[in-house]
Amino acid sequence: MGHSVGQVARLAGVTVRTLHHYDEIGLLSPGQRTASGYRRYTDADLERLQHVLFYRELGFPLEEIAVILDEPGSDTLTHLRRQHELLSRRIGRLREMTAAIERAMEANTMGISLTPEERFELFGDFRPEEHEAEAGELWGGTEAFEQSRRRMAKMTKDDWARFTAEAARTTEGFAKAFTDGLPADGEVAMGLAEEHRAHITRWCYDCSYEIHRGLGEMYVADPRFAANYEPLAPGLTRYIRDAFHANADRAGS
Amino acid sequence: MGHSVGQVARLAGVTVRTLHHYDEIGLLSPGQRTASGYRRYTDADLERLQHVLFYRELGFPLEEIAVILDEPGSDTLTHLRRQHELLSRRIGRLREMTAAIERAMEANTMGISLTPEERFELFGDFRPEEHEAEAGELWGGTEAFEQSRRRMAKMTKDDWARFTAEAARTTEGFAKAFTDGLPADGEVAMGLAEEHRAHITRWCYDCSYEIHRGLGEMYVADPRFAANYEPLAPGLTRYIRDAFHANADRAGS
DNA sequence: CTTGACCCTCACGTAACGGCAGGCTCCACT
DNA sequence: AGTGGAGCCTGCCGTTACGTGAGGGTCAAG
Repeated sequence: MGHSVGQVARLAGVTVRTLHHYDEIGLLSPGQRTASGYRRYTDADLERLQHVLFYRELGFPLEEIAVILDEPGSDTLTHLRRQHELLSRRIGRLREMTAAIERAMEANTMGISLTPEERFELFGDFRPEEHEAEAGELWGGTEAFEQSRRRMAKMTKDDWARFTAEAARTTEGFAKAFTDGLPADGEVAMGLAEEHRAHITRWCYDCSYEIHRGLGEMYVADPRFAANYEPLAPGLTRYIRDAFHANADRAGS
Repeated sequence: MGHSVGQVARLAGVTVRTLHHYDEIGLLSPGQRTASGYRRYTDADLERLQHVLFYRELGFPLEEIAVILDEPGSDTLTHLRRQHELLSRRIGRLREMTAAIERAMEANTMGISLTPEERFELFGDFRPEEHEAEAGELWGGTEAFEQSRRRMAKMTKDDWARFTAEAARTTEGFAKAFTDGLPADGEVAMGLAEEHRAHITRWCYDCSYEIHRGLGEMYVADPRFAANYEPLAPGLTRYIRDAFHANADRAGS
């Protein structure tokens, strides 16, 4: 019982040498050794290794990892929570970088050259910032986002009018279905959801079922959206969201 | 003309030694030297440095960076695009790690211990894209979300009318500021942003600056929102988002 | 004409391993 | 019982991307 270096290395996707190194510096010493001196890693060792690799991935120096893993009164859950926190912060950082890249691209295509300060805005300060779950950020900077921006930039006033008119019709359809007591996962509601998805795809960007789910969540999360629906019928917003989900489920996505 | 090592170092948030190093290995040699041997970095040097730091951040070894930056026929835009792509991939990876952490937390609180294989699933192989699976779930179940739902459920038709009227006034304010050519990070725009944030907080839920940023991104990301603003003035949506960000920056958040 | 901030070039130190040498151990097969 | 190959051990030197002075010029301000 217990795992050999080679097994652990394969499992964790690191080299044997790395495990030797962690043993040398006392970061992760196997719980046991065989009579002939072979390393034997216990399950507890594996858990520790998991945490080590996580913190390492996030750029912590090994010495510091040793400290935080050995600090008394810290259990598994503490670390998982901290790692979760660190991850979202890091994602935030990368998203800022994405935004910076987009600005740079824009400046580039417009032939403007950035000032030195603008150029490095994103690198200099890594703010010790509180993060908060950001809603629409999920797909900010994705392909769909770009597509949408490009297409919308080209739309005329007339286009907008037709676009909103079409949207209004779908909304009214939802309102009617809802007040009529039709289920959100029924034929009618799902049909309207699909219509809406097509609407977005036609006018804005390629709206996958997954993205469509996201939109549904956004509609209930943000009151500005709800303001379009709730006055028609209280609860309509959530009804629409549920319809989007049902429709996505039906499509097997 | 040209910048000294110290200036460049401060700008880019690296040490002088790092710049010396990049010079030594030929990754980034300053365009000129003064008579006394001082390094002088040109604007082109700065742009190169920008790319160097980006690729470095993403884990590329310096030697490789030198190769891809020197490869013939690659201009700025090529690199920006590639960086953008790399960033989104990296974000995807981190999101998978987040999901893994969440699974681990669940297992932990339920007293289940993971098998060795499960433990390292996320590290070893980076899977062919199958993420985004839980798109909307990010907001679902958060505090703000629940709060919003509870409050909105209690709103009467009159409440909605007042709510939308208030929102409309803010929107018109933005439209005017925008067409007047006022900057998004100016007093007026930021004031309107703050007004909007207060509006949300009063009617819906406790809207932190971070959440407010998120809303701004949502406005540009979703055409249904844009439909409210773009017809008033093309580009207004992004203007509003920028104002939200500026306002959040001002609040030090 | 001095002083403090800034710059230069060696040159050695460090972190986190990679890689190899030289030698034991294990077990499956003949 | 013997043997071959996979796996393990402990050194030990190499590498990357800098950190950290040492020892000494440079430059604008007072």
